[in-house]
This record gives sequence, C-alpha cells and structure tokens, in this order.
Amino acid sequence: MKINDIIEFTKCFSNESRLKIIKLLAEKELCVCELEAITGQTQSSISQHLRILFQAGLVEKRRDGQWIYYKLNHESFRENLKGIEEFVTSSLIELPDLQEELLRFQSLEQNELVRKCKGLC
Amino acid sequence: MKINDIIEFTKCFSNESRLKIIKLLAEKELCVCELEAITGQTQSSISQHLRILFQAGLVEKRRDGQWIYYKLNHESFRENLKGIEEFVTSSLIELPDLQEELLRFQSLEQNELVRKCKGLC
DNA sequence: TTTGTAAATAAGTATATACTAATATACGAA
DNA sequence: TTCGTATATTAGTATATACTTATTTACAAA
Repeated sequence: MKINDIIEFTKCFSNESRLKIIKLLAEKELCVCELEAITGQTQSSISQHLRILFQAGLVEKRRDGQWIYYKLNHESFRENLKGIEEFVTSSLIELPDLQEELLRFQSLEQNELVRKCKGLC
Repeated sequence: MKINDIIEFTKCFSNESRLKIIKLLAEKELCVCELEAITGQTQSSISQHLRILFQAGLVEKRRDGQWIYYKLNHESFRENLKGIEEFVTSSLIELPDLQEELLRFQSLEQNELVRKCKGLC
C-alpha cells in the first residue's frame, strides 16, 4: 500500500461528520437526501464528504432515478485496514529511500555522523 | 473505541512525515536527533509530530541522559486498528444518537419525513 | 418543453494543520 | 556554576480542511 493511499484512506476516518456517514453506510445503503435527513448535515457538506470517501474507494454509488445511493465497500475497507497493518509491520523495503537513509545512518554508527548527532565530537 | 480516539489515531497516519517516523519507530527505537539525521526533517517538526503520536498512544518514550528515545507501541497499534474495524462492523448501538436518528427515520418510512426527503409530497 | 427535486460543484470564509525560526527547559560535562 | 547539546514549546505563516451559500447539472413528472 502506497503512502498516498494510506493518507487518503485514513483521512476518511479523521473527521466526525465522515465517521457518522461511514457508520450509516456500513449498515445500510442510503442516498444523499436520506443521509441529510438522518444526520442533519447539509446536502452540500454530505456530497463533499461522499466525494472524499468515494475517491478513497471506501464507498460505492449507484444511480436510481433521481437518487444516488451510496454504501460502504466492506471489502475495500478490510483490504485498506490490512494494508496499514502491513505497512507498519513489514520491512522498510517498502520505502526504499527511507530504508537507504536508515542503513546509511546505521553503517555510520561509531563515526562522524552519529557522533555529531549524539554530540560526541 | 470512541469517535475522538479514532480521529486522533487515524490523524497519525494521514501525513507523510509522520508515516515515515512511524515506519522507523516500528523497526527501531530512536531518539529525536537520530530521526532528524535519518529523515532530514527539522528537530522542531519531528518533536511536534512525536507529540501527536505520543498523545494518540501510538509511541512510547523513555529518557536516557540527554536523549529521549521513542518507539512504536505495537500493541496499541494493533488494538487501535482492531478498534476501527469494530467501529465500522459493529452495530450502531455504539453511537446512540445516530442510531436513534436512523431508527426514527426508518420508522417514518411511508410518512411525511421520507416523502419530503424523497420529494414525494 | 417546463417545472421541481436530487446531487454535484464552485466560491467564499473560518479554523486546523504543517512547517520554520526563535526561545525555553532538561540534562551532563567541565 | 557555566557551557553545550537534546528536546520541547512558542510564535508566526502558508496551506489544507470543513463548512456555508449559491449555482449547475441530471433526472423525472406534468
């Protein structure tokens, strides 16, 4: 899972209004006006939050006449959560630049970079 | 898991600089100056990110002389991830106000609230 | 076609966030 | 105690985000 995907996914959960929408759509397929009636949020605000959730792949939508129904994509949710777990627990190989910097730093223990960092010069 | 805890936790992951710090601290206990040397971020910026991670319970710290060493709290990480999964998959009982609104809305299907929402009046 | 409703988008604004630069605090060595 | 280094905190600033209001687009019924 790429860093930008993690950022996009976790941002979905870092806002109270979106968490409520997520929770409702996890339980039931709902259109915007229903979300509006249930949560009391404005139509515009809900649409904007739904766009964020949709772009992150967390919700799906389908049109039915005038209405656009949204629901949570449970599989995407599970996969993204797993992706975060793997990002944290897997080796640094996933982030070559960062790994390189860490290795360079470690190979320099006992020499000037670390001594400088540790104020031992 | 409370809504505010989810927000606090997921915000840790919604920033590239923090993700790099998280990844390093998942692998190795490091002090601020080491994170500085490895990531190239400024001391002040790293300290501020570490405060966010610490307040979310995602990292632990210990003092060793002048240095303060940080590392990821893997257990907290796992528990928080699980908390998010449960938040999404559990029933709405966790959010009484929201559940009440949903039930009220559902009980009103066929009557004025829904007809109004659906423009059927 | 005209009209009304649902949803998306755009523009504006207030607040939150991330970063920099400067300062304060904590500790250890001289 | 004085000095130097590590870390935390503060203040300032630029950008991002969340929300409101207004407008646009898509659809369906009359």
